[in-house]
Amino acid sequence: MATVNSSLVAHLPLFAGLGSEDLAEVLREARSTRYPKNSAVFEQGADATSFFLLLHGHVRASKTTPTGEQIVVRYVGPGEIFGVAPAIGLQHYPATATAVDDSVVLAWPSAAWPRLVARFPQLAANTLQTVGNRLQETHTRVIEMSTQQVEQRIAHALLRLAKQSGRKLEHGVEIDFPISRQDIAQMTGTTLHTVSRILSGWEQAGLVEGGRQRIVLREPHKIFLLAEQAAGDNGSS
Amino acid sequence: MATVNSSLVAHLPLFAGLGSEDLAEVLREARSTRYPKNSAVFEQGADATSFFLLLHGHVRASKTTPTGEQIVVRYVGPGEIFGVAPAIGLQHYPATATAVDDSVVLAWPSAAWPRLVARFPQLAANTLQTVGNRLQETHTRVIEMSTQQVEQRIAHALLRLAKQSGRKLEHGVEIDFPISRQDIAQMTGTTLHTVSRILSGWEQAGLVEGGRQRIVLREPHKIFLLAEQAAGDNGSS
DNA sequence: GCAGAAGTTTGACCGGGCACAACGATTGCC
DNA sequence: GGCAATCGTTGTGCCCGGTCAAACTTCTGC
Repeated sequence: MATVNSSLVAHLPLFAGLGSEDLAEVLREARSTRYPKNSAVFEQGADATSFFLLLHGHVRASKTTPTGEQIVVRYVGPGEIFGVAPAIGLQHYPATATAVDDSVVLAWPSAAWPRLVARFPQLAANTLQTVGNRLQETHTRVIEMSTQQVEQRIAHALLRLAKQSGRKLEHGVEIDFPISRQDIAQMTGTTLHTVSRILSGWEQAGLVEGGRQRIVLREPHKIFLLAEQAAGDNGSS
Repeated sequence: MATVNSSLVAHLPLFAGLGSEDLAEVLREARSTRYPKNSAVFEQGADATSFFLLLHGHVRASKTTPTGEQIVVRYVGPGEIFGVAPAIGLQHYPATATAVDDSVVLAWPSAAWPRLVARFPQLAANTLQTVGNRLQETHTRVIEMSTQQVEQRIAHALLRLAKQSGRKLEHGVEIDFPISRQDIAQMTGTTLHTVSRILSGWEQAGLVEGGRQRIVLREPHKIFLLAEQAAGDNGSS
């Protein structure tokens, strides 16, 4: 573990409103750890011993139901907090966090949370904003699942991933971490099979370019139009 | 508007950890208002001028999509906060709040939030817990919509409503505010027609007892079994 | 008490997407 | 470099649940 360079994280929303002295004090309680690709940061149901800030890489948060189905809750990008169970009063992590790329995280012990909040109330307010935003996003997802066709949900999911973690290429935008059709199915509430079919269709139409655990959006704008199309509307008016 | 009796709200999660002096100071900034049945507390998209605590009655939070579909985000019961947009940094309410029964709410002006949080950091921590719990609930809802059949989703929704706002009768539990099939459809991501069909089936089996905007769960345990059944499992093993 | 509105029920139809299944492609391991 | 495991593609049949349509029931206001 090394001391984290304050300047790298000072601009993050989590630390908004904190002075550099304060920030240093907060960082002093954290340890950074490296998680290799495909390793678990924590498992669903385990004691919530820490909360985290992702410095580098990508982490997938997923939940498994009692009957064995899995769904992807979200992909966490650099600069985002995750595993905030301690802050919202949970004893156990409600989901599993897996590094999908080699990743580096900062971890604070759970016991530090009450102390930090007492000393720097801004931390609670900032975390509240983040959690509130995620609640909004999740509501959006519920709405999509209630009212949209599978094709539109996949379009939305890809656009969100591209926006959050897209890498610009000469001929499109690439999702810059490994993601399988199965993962997309678990994000959009459908099956691997349907995702595969739809992406194949899009590939033939030149909208995307696929590959194993790899997706490039060649025509983001056309995908956006697909996403906004009302169900049953074929767009040719 | 009258001064609120502190003892009535002192036990609420929102005020956990506050002394009675503190509580009085917080309450001094709020005004209570009565909203008759079917009136709107605020509309989706409107300026977020206040945040609220429900003292009495029931409020439905719903969202309308650009294409006109509506979904019910949640039902708010007495003692719960709602319309917390100001606390999570939103300028506008992301949903519409409608009193489904004659209701009484406490409202704080948005501008009071930063001041209150600075003075009583516990408020932010408490709100964070509430919002975090709602995020968990919403994730659960996403999982249900991804993995369960309509019948099971309706069963879960009714059980949740009964738990949150059930009134015990001699022969079952009644949801103690007016709720239509349409509302249930909008909570579970299905159509009014399907809800009606399923409830009719349950009524014939003696599981529930219906009526206009009224539902009594006569056999909560059997409904629970339905809810937990895996898709395709007919329960007769 | 009556008219209109709002909410509910039921039937017929049918299409999207899931289950099942088999094959093809890529990767990592030894 | 060969092999096994994983990941992805594609085809077929079927059923859940959505759409369309229409009648019925319960409430509300005059």
